[in-house]
Amino acid sequence: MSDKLVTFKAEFFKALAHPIRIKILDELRTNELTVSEIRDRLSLELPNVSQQLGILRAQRLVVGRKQGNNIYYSCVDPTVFKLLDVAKEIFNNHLVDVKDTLSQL
Amino acid sequence: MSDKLVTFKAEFFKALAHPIRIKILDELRTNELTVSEIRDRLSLELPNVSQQLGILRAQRLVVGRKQGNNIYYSCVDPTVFKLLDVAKEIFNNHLVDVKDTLSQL
DNA sequence: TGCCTAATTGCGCAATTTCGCAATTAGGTG
DNA sequence: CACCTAATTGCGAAATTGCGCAATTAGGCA
Repeated sequence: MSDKLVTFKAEFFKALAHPIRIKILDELRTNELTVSEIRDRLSLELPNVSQQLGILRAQRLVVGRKQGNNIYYSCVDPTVFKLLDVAKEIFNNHLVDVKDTLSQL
Repeated sequence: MSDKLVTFKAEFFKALAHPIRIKILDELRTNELTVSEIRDRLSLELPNVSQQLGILRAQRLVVGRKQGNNIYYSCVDPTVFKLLDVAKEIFNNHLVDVKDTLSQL
């Protein structure tokens, strides 16, 4: 595998590797939202949201659309949600494992 | 989304967010390998490989099977490769974007 | 022009990650 | 037992990340 691709994957997963950023992406599953709206929904400081969005933007996970005084953020490529859903799948598999283990005691 | 799930996803992606760990997983796509074999293939220090495997193990991305003097590592859940492949897909989409942009100059 | 709101950027410090080296552990073999 | 090999663990320094706060930018409106 090429070094460029490996680096990209690492940077890409790094962008996903933060609770706030995962929550932001989840908020953007259905709606496009302004930075302030995201702040309100997640109860965060505005600069924090902006910084996290900057990281997501750098990996092209989100894009901003300027309208009037606001910037509406949305998720460009819904493929990202596939990743989040697969992660959930794996999480559930772990839960099943634990359950099985417990039931064998 | 539950906090437990969000945390899990973040920790999970964090485990993937490193070039060495991505390379290790890629080596384990087809074979199970000992720590030393991975070290040789990737030209790394043994403790480094062991530490990275520890992180992958903590997220249940790999498991070790002891046999004689060696520990054979393998990938438990092939679902992980789905994630790596989707990331590659996204990488390729970006390349296409760049190509399109260039061709419009 | 000035003022207000939305968003970004810069700064600083705490917390975390990375990774090489040395020390240690665990099994196998003579 | 001693010795060797495979692997893990501990430590420490450099680098990176996280995030609050202050300062700044950009647009809209009177």
